[in-house]
Amino acid sequence: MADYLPTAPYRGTRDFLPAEMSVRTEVFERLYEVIERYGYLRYDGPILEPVEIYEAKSSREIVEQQLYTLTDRGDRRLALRPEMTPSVARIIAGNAGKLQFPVRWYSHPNCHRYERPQRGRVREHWQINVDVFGSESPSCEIEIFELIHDMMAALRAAPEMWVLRVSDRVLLNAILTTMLEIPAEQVRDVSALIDRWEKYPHDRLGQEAGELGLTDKQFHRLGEILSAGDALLDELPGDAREQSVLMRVLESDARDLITFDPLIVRGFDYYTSTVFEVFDTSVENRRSLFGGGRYANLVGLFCAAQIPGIGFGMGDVTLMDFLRTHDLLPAPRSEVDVAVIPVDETLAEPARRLARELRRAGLRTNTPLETRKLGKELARASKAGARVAVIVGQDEWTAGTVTIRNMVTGDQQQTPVGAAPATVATMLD
RNA sequence: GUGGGUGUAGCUCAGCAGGUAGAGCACCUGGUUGUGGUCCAGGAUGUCGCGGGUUCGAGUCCCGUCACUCACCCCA
Repeated sequence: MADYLPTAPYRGTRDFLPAEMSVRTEVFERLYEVIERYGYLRYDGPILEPVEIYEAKSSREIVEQQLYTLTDRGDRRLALRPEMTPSVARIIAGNAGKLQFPVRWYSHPNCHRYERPQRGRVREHWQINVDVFGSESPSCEIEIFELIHDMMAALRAAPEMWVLRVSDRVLLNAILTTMLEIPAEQVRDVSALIDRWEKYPHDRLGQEAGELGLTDKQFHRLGEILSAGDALLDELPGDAREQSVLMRVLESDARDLITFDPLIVRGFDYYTSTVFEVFDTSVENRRSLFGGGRYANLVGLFCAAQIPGIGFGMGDVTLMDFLRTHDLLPAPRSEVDVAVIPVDETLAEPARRLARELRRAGLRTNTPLETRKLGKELARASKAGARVAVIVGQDEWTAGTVTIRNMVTGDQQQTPVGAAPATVATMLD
């Protein structure tokens, strides 16, 4: 026997059959609609980028282990984009002269990372990216947080299903360097430890803290600080409070959109101030859904200008897990609303013409490509999701009418051919 | 990269002291030559992941391998 190639998609990638695709499309169209209501415009870019744009600022993990790389025929080192932020920074930098800042942009690229697939993790995912470039105002944070609330509402997610946890690296740095007197060169490693604070048992955290050079006293104090909640904010050094964008948000009426939480760190090196993450609150899916943050100087890789920004990425895999967990997935789309069925071959042409009339009236309509018995075609129409069947029969056609069947109730009526589109449209309302 | 679990029909799975491959769903045909979803009758479909070993005999036991999956790491 011949050795056939596998039909399964490449590990960690997915085929989207029409049923799944329609669900994905429905979910993301709801999100596009909300984002555009805030005045964000959609952009896109190439899936291939020079490796260098990731080496400078993405997380160590991504660059060292997760990048899909290739060399082109001119020996240029390229990567499949693992995330969109460096690309959009490049695009902003290259077009800064003709843009009116602040710029509000969004995109929905597929991104690739060489991962070991598991729940919530694949090698190709589609990630909505929303960014504001060119403003340091806390109004950016507030707008983004409001947008997130509206996006979740558009997905029918109730407020208790998720939580928006926010921190600020300016505050975190102050905590570590001033309150705990940790040397500047260790801030990054200790931050990474805090990132894992909720996942590791206490003794393991203590052990790793020791390995990083923290004294028992420092480790104990760190634990106190991280669990202090909002009370921590009053203890922070004054200059850190002054510099922190997040403090301005917490002093505004937007503070009830978020939960201040110093455990939020995030892995990307380019975040410089506000960082945030949305978590599922259900016990079955207690994980980060998506997140983002503020970067002071990402565009600086590409030009002399200093263009600050803030943004977030929302991946389809974790989002779909969230929606499934809370039973919020929309139903797959049917093929059609109406099937026009001729009872024999001689009526195929009239049926096709009538189908065109129905489409002209805006109705999703099909008509058989092959001749089958009426019963078979009704069964197929039913399976295709048609709620109405228009049966073109010999006697009726001669009399200038067709039979319109309600596929849900089984009721039928005779209607003049010319009135069929209006009649069907009424039934589908 | 590390550790666990699972690979049998299109799908979900059963089969197990080693003895000729099964069920439900889905699919196809007919009952109904112009009426689907219910019902009845019938039908097609498997290198039992792959390779090797033990055995008279392996889906079942052993070894290897691959794939999938979950967790760790990290992250969307």
